[in-house]
Amino acid sequence: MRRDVFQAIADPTRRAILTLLAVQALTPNALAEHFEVSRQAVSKHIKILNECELLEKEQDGREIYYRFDPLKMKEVDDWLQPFKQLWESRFTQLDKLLDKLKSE
Amino acid sequence: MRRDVFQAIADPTRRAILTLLAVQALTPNALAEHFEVSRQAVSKHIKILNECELLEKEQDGREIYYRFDPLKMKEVDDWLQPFKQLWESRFTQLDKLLDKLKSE
DNA sequence: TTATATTGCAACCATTCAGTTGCAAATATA
DNA sequence: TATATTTGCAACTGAATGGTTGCAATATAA
Repeated sequence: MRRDVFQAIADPTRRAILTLLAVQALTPNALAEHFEVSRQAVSKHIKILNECELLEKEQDGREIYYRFDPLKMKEVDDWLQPFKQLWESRFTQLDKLLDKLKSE
Repeated sequence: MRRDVFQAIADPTRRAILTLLAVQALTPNALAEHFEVSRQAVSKHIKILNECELLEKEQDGREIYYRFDPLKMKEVDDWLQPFKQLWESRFTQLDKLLDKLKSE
């Protein structure tokens, strides 16, 4: 079973969960109220995100608050860096312009 | 069938393909030589990446050169931005320090 | 103590996914 | 023309995925 950050953020529901938990810590029940799917489905997403170390737990009695932990997410950004240079580079845009002119 | 950039980069082989094609354009055959899996498996990855508009095609006789197109990849970076603030923020680190002190 | 609320785990199901093999179409070469 | 190369499509397979329901464990409230 693959369990890395890239696989974690591939699912749109999990991305929404991360967005919510980045704003504020929530319990699984509170979190599930934001979605159409069942509490258990949300709970399974939490489990996956937790195994990827994208969440922090904080137990408070029988309630458990989960919050977003940004550290692992940085791996995605690190991987993205070399590609980022390509879309930010003016040379790339120039290359595209030249390609366009060449094909006309 | 979901077909977005996040799902595209979830697979490690596809990430490797993108890295190779960001350096230079390659034909499916040439690309497949870099991997253990079959040419058809690589070809299916190419198909998916192409449908996500992460690749550009350039036909040259019976050969087809694929290269990386950075535009769509920016969507990942855009989604990442708000989270990036969290791991870059000094305030977050300060918060963590305060939490740590509070729990000791 | 008894009842209720919160959470996680297990079993099951339908669908998707990544891989394979085989084949057809199109282009290049002998 | 006949043969070889490059590519993409279709069919199939086993594993992973996202969802469900039911239940057990723990903590709070009556």
